[in-house]
Amino acid sequence: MSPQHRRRRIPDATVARLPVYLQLLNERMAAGVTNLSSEDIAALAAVNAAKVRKDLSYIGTYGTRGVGYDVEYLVYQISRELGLDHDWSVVIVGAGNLGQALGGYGGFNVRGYPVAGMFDIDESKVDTVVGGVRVKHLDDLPRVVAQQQVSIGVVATPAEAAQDAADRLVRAGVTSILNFASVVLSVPLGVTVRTVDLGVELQILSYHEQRRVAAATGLRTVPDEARSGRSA
Amino acid sequence: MSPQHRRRRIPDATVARLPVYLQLLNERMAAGVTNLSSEDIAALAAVNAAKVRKDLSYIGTYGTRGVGYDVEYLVYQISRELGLDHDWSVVIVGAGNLGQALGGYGGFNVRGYPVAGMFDIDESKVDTVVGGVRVKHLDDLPRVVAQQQVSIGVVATPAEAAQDAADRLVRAGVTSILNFASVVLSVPLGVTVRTVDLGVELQILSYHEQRRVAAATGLRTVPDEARSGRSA
DNA sequence: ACGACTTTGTGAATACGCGCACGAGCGTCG
DNA sequence: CGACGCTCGTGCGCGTATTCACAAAGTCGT
Repeated sequence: MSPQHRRRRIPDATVARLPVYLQLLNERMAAGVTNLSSEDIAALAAVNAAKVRKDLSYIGTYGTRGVGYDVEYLVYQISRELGLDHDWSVVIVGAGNLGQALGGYGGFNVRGYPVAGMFDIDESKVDTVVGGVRVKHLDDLPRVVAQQQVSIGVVATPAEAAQDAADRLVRAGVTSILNFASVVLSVPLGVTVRTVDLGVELQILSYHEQRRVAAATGLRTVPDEARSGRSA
Repeated sequence: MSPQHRRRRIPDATVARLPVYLQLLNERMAAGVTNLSSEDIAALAAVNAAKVRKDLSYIGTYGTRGVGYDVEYLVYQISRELGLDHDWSVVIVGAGNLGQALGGYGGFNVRGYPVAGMFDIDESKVDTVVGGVRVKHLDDLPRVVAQQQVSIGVVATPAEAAQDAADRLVRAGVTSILNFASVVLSVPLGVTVRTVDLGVELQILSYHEQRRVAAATGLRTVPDEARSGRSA
């Protein structure tokens, strides 16, 4: 394989960008492109070219000076680094609105994350079929996780039920959780949680909007810290 | 004229955490709690207490030494800072799987982001009703955005249509975009974009899983612990 | 009224991430 | 086959974010 490039720790910021590069490299590859420079990639990803090179350097030296990066090889290497050389089964807890949307989305299978099971605690939802998967009772979670070697769980429950869902996932042996509920999950060390919260995203956006409005209306005085109250 | 300094600039990292604090403060307030120390908040948000204090200090000095923070007052101040003292209408572009889930979610209205309209370019979707909102044709977007003073748009289209959707939103006057498509949107300066990509999240998780496997397999690896949270 | 105790707010130290600038290697062309 | 041009890989300085540590400022009991 490669010249014993010792596996150093890849910075979080880089790990977060690699999937973006991968996405766009796949897209260009599908379009027939075989080679891209860091400048090209940078433009497509809307980041700095030096950052692209540094990011890629963390996973090894796969570029050719004077030429650029071989798209196919790069896709292969990034995929390997992200652990995409095989599928990762996921379980979805919560078959409500969001759970159904996720299950029906289909994107899971395509991207290499087959849905090994959907679970809900509500008997009326059990045995309904969502996106080709039959919803099982939450009590069946441990069995499925163990049998199908699931290591990633998705929490798609209401906020009140999310911590319990997470606890069950962890007890069942799941070590990565993608949380869509508006709560901070408490998990033991060694378990990775990523939370995606619609409310948080919207509030970050409205913060910026609010600033724009403030900037447009209140430019009269010097930027001192006199706290002018914005009336509603 | 130098850019925005209406007030002291709040660091991005802090802005991303304020909604989390707000969420949990609201939750505690509902439970009847009237006062919380930075330690308490830190525990609930799974962050460092000093960070909580510093974050809160950016929006002003609202704590009482020896006591802590008055929950209600803090909720009020954070809300104000995030621009939540009034509603922000949003439009959703794309009435497919995801768009329907978002529209039907109902969380928008509750949280102060009423859906001013849902749009799709597919005639067969137009005039269907999702979550109480009738889907309109994408060509009606400019009218609705102008009339209802919408400044936030949600892109819930397939990846191929996302850039066009974003372009239309920007042309219509939207200045903040929440993008659920797996593409890097190109927008003019002054427009804020936040992308939420299921695939990216899953790949970040599988990276960590892959590392755990590598570590367990006996490869020499630095034992660094998992983290949580997001950013962009 | 005062001293013991609690908790904030913030300077200082540290860690982290970003981007420039440039040397190093590769391909090409004369 | 040597010089030249292109693009990678990375050392370095800078700004941002995180954490520590402590004085300031408040409460509470006596």
